[in-house]
Amino acid sequence: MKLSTKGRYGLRAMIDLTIHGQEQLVSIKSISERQGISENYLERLIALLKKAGLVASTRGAQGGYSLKVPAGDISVGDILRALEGDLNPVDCTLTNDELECSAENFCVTKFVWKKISDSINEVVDGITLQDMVNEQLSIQKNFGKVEENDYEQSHLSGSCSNYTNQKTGS
Amino acid sequence: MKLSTKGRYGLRAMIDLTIHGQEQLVSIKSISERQGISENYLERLIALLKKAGLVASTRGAQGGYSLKVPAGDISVGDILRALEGDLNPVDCTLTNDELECSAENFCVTKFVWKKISDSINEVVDGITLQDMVNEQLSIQKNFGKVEENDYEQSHLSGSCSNYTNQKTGS
DNA sequence: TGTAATTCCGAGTAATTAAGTCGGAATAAT
DNA sequence: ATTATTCCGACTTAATTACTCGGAATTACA
Repeated sequence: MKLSTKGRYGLRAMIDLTIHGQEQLVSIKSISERQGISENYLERLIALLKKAGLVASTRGAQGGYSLKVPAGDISVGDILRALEGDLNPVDCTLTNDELECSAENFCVTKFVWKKISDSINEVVDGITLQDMVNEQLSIQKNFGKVEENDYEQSHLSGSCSNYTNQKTGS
Repeated sequence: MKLSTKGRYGLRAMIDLTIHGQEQLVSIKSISERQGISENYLERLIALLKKAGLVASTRGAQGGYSLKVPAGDISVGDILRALEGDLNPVDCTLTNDELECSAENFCVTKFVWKKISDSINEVVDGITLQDMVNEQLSIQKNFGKVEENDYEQSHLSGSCSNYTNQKTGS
């Protein structure tokens, strides 16, 4: 019951792309450097995001990526589903897994899986990429903007907990 | 972002154990036969449930398992967590993953992961094993009780959809 | 026109996790 | 004793995840 690196990296990449793509195209290389994700792998993730219609690309020198849709119109759910596939805890289409649907426990667990996926989707569809970016920028402001490409200096270990309970509405 | 077979099989096993364990101990063999899960594998799952204090065991001939706690006091969350570990979509303890917590996107995705796990836990902790059993029994009643150990006859393919939207409260 | 910077794409590999098996010891009822 | 059962550790196999690699296509810019 874990999200893979696709979802985690990909969401970060999208936030990065939004922040740095206001005026220019953003190259995979630059995201890779800022986020510490391998170029090759990132390339694959962005391909998925492109296929889902969330980002646009321009090839060639000075090329790169941009959002295809305003950040306010992209939900975290759109991003995660593009990368991870559906967010259902079980693949249960009500027609496939014959045995699990036997009379002895006829479908009864499916109600649970359905409720779980509904609640997950509700959460992730209630947060837009723009929300994430706003939150990000406000955090950066509170701590003072730091040099890019400098993880060591900028990492404030443990301070996350200051924020954990602060923001409950997006 | 999928539950493993542990969670799926294990929840079914617990429902089975509750239904068939009212008066006698229930052996792995009998659950295995009713549920179509390999004995060996089931054994491992039940070991996890036992370790979590949800079931009790008696060894030897005529031995077997029983609930250690009333079904109304066991939540689906208790069962799933015993089998799957925590239900958080990412392992993020706010202190481990240094790079993902870099200043460039300081913790901001963590809010999302937290919301997701909160909502999952809320769902699964809001349903008790007894709820599942009641639902199960009422479905069986609607269709007429079927012979045990008889998947072929009893399987009503596709009929799940009749119920999907019916039950919204547990 | 050539060169460098980029996306694009298919194939491949390595590492990890999930899923399940096996053999036999311990225990208890009959 | 015998049989039915849980218990336990080691093992195997299958599937998925997490990448890597090589090179083709495209475009800006000198």
